[in-house]
Amino acid sequence: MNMNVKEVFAQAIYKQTEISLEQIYRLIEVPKHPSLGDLAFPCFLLAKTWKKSPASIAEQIAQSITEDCFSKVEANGPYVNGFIHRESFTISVLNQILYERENYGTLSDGAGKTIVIDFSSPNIAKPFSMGHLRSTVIGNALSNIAQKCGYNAVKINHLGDWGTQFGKLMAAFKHWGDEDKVRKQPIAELFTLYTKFHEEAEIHPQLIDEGRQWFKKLEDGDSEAVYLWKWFREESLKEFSKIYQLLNISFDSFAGEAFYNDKMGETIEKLQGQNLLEVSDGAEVVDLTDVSLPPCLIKKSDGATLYATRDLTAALYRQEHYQFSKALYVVGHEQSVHFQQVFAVLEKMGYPWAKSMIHVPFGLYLQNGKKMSTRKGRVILLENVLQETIRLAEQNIEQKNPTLENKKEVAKQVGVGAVIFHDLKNYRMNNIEFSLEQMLTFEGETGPYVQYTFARACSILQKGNWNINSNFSLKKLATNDVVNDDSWELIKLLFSFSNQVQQAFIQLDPSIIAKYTVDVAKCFNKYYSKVKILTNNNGLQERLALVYAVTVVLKNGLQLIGVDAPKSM
RNA sequence: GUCCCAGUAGCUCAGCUGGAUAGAGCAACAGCCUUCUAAGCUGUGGGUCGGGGGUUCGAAUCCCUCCUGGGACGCCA
Repeated sequence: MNMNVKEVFAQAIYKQTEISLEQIYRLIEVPKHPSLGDLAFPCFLLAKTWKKSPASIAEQIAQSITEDCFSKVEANGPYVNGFIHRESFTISVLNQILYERENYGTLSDGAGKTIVIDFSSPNIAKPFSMGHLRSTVIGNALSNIAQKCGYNAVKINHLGDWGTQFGKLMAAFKHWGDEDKVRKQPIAELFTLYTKFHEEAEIHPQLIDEGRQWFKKLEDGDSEAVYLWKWFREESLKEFSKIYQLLNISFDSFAGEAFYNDKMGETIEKLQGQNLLEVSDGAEVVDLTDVSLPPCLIKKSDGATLYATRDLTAALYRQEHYQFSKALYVVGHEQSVHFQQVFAVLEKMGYPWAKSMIHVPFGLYLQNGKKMSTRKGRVILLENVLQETIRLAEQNIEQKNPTLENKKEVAKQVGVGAVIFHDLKNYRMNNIEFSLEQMLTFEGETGPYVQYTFARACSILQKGNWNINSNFSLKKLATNDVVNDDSWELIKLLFSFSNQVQQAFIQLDPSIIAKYTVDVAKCFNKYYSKVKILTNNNGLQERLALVYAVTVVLKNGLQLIGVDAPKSM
């Protein structure tokens, strides 16, 4: 059967009316209550031209729709309600999932196109905080989603390994640093120095100048400065890679800010060549008043470069190397102006691809309603949070499933999954008030809930001797257990997976997928509580096929948002 | 002061390209394990969708305005 029943519905209505197919398509909705059918078309719009009541129009249209993928089409007040033929649709959906498995939901929208995604990008010598978690998990999820949409996704970790902060750190190290301490606990010690610097600088403002001088030395290739920089960077990377391993996130490139050092001259020359640079208070800037933005600082009055200079250079480099059709920057909302400036400068330089640069902003983690600040040492370390959630997962396993084989691995998957899911489940622009208590919740709309549902389903498949590798396909359904109201909602949900993927990509919002997995889990748990899957031999294979389809979709969905799906827990 | 984001149940949020009685989860209370993993399921209570205007047959959803909270506004990133 034609699985695009919405298309069939729209076509049927199109034959009856003068309005365009696209408009009909837009008007078609899903009724609020399942009892009202699966698809609905409101007739208000036609009332004017037809000079009839919406209700009588609905009546007329309903009668004319006789396509056999609908078991019933009826008018309900001003709406035409379509009821999809459940059995044939169910068989089609299940067979497709059984056949496509891990490829189910894959799209080809992005075939042949490259998308570069700039995310995570922690600052060297600073601890990996909860703040970085957001960029990291959102960026990773978007990469997965883009890939599912057929794009070639290039994951770039634009490390914060250059900038005045290093000057500050060097100044601090020269004043109060202890080499042995740094070797023992690199990030913790460097961070202490960094925090001390800012405290001292409030009393002795000349420290700020000192920091700037050290950074200038670094840019000029001073050997001591370069030595310190290399050392700080190396130690930091070691610790970051532990976190990325735990989160199971990898990158295609670690070309950070320092990577563009020797390439910035060219950028500045280009800007000069196009007469875009002007001097303002000793600094060189690109004026952006014509697009209502503050000027973009390219060069400081001491000649050193800035954030924007590096981002411009990186953009040029990436376009040249990857020929991206889209470039995403998964960076906090507070940097919106910066990206508007960078994109505006690229536009002024005449690059047509400037329009395919997209800043993907997100809300911040707040602490007591305020932004966390690394400068003031007010941070929560991701590592500590993960330790807590993993420990709780361990406790849960000990209590609920003490005979589980690979306890440690599962605890890790659940603990980490809880943190990732908690971060991704809400609309990304929302601020998140940090609450360890909430991260440690494993019930309700949480990662562990979805994982648990998956594990439960897997357990049934195992007990039912479901053979994943068989080429089983459904022809017809023998019992009503796979076409009752609960399973029907489940089938429709499973069917909508690729739509959800597409939406998540269009809106660049992984929360769409996270919410979707919860919906599937909820729906399955409801079915599970009502229908005994294994106890009756009649229709067993059909019910197992449905359960298997659920595991496929849950696994694919979780994979997109970067959450593991343990088979038992 | 200017600009950006948000404001929906006690709490955390969904719904927002306009449509049928505004939905979940948590917390509270009440049920459900001799039967497929109770990290589950079922039920009860709980809402002037921040306020006020406007557009429309119809507004939580679009427009205007005000209020509240968060963030950003030149040599940090």
